[in-house]
Amino acid sequence: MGRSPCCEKAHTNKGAWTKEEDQKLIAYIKAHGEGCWRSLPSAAGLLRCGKSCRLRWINYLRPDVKRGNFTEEEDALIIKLHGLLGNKWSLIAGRLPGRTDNEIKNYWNTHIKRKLLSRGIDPQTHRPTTGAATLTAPQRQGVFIPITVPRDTAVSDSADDGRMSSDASHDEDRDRCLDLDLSMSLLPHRSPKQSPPSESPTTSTAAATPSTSSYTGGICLCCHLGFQSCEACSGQPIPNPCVFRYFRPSEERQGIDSEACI
DNA sequence: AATCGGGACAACCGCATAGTC
DNA sequence: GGACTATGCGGTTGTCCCGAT
Repeated sequence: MGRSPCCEKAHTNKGAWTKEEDQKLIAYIKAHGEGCWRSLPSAAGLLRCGKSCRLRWINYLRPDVKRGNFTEEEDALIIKLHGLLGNKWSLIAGRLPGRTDNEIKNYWNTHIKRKLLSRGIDPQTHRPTTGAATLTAPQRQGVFIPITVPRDTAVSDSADDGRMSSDASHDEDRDRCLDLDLSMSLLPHRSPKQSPPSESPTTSTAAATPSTSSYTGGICLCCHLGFQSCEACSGQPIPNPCVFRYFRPSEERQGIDSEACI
């Protein structure tokens, strides 16, 4: 099991990053780009492990990281995506340009959890804690999102990795979703030809460009959620409106050409 | 003014997985 | 095919800040 050797190195700093360390990291990545985190610390003159550098860059130093409060739209999107994906923070972050998984995770744990609880919604199951009869108007309008996953196409494949599928509570989640009628697929949303030049690591990550071979149409999840300028479909309605498409950005990076239904 | 408690957030840790040899 | 390495992800912890007492 791959415990990074770099993390076992003695003489590595821990704790908060100093301005000097930040500057070194920024300067190095500006000059050499991202990648090879293992060798980066020594090359950049940092007494940190590669993991630590990567985290610092991704969560804090990257120029396209959006700082500041979450908007109501972001709030709603996070809640909806969490209802669909569970604690898949990186996937959720992929739909919120400029936001990092760590940031969203923290925001969820500190703000949204409480917000949902105060509305009588269980943040893990997205179900009313005291039964459906107590559903409030906001819940009916979208905070509480029922999801249907057909048994044969359920979350399992891509969106649900081994860890999740081995989780008993998740099986329960899946079961509770079966009375709903929302099928979503992890599909390419833009053919490679249409893919815009990537202006930044984050945006290029968010705009996945996997193969389109199996793409048959549907509605982009972002559009369904109310985003007008979705990269996935450029706001264009997609034929076959009974299907909602969710595009997982990480597929591009990993070269996965799969279509998975959520 | 001091201190206590809770919230917010940055960072770390352990594990999973993909890639390489 | 197996061992090893690098990277990514999610959970957890540590620390700082701010408001209440």
